[in-house]
Amino acid sequence: MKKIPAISEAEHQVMKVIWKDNPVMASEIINVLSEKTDWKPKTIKTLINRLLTKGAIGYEKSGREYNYYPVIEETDFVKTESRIFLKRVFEGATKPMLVSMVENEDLTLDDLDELREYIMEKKKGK
Amino acid sequence: MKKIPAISEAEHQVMKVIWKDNPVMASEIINVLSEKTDWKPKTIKTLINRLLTKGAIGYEKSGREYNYYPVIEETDFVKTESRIFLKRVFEGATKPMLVSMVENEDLTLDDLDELREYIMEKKKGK
DNA sequence: ATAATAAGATTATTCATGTAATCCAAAGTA
DNA sequence: TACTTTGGATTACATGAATAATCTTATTAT
Repeated sequence: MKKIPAISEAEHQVMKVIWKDNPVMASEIINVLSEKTDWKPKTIKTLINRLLTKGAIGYEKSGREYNYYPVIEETDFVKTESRIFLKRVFEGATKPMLVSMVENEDLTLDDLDELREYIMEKKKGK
Repeated sequence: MKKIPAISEAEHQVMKVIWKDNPVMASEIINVLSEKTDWKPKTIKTLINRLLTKGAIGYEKSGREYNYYPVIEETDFVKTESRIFLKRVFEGATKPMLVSMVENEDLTLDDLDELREYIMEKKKGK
C-alpha cells in the first residue's frame, strides 16, 4: 500500500470528489463542492494544489485544463485513518473499539444479524 | 453529556494521564509523560494550561502546587471521537465501518467469538 | 538573610490548515 | 485587434497546535 500522506479535512472533501469522478477537471470539482460547502472556487483550487504537492493526486493535461486523478486509493486512506483512530482512542485494541461502537451507535436488528453472519464467515477462514 | 471541546493529540496524552491518576499534580504528569515522549517539562505545562483554558480539566490548590482533575469524562470523549471518525471516514455508516474493521484488523478466533456473543446479547435487547 | 530552585503564568516560534486574493497567460468575444 | 474571462500558479493572512523559553514569585537550602 502506497504511503498515505497527511490529508486535512478540507482536502479530504476534495479527495472524495476525485475518487468518485475519476478523472475530473477542476471546474467539475468546484461545481460539486460548491453545492456542499460555501467555499470559494479559489479555496478549492488551493486544496487541489496542496493535494498535488503532497502527491495524493496527479493530473493529465486536456487542452488547457487538467484532468485530476487520485494517486492514493480510497481503501488505503480508510485503512490508514482507521488505524490512526484505533491507536489514538483505543490504544490499538480492536475488540474494545468494536464493542464500544456496537454499544454506542445505533444498529438495527438486521444490522446486528448481518454483522453476526459476517463474523461467522470470518471465523471459518481462521 | 458535557460538551467536549476540541482536544489536540498532544493534549489527549495529558488527558489520559489525568483520567488515570485523578487527581494528579503537574510534576506527576511530567514524570509519566517524560517516559513516553521526549517532551520537555515546559511543553507539558503548556498542554496542561491549554486544557485548563478549554475547560477540559480543573484544579484544586494543594500547598503551592495544583491538583488537576478531569472535567470531561473519558467515555464521553471516546464517544465523541468515535462519532467524528465515523462521520468523517464512513459518512456515519456504522455497519460498513464495523465490517471494514473486522476485515482489516487482526482479531483472534477468540475475539471473533466473544464479539459474536456480544452481538447475540445485544440482539436480545432489541 | 540571601541564593538557588521550582511552580505556575506569560510570551515566542514554527508549521499546518482554512480561507482566500492577486498575478499571469491563453482563449474566446466584441 | 483589444478586452474580458478563466485556468492555473503564486502569495497572503489568521488561527490552532507543537514545542518551548522566559518571567515572576514563593519556597527551600546554606
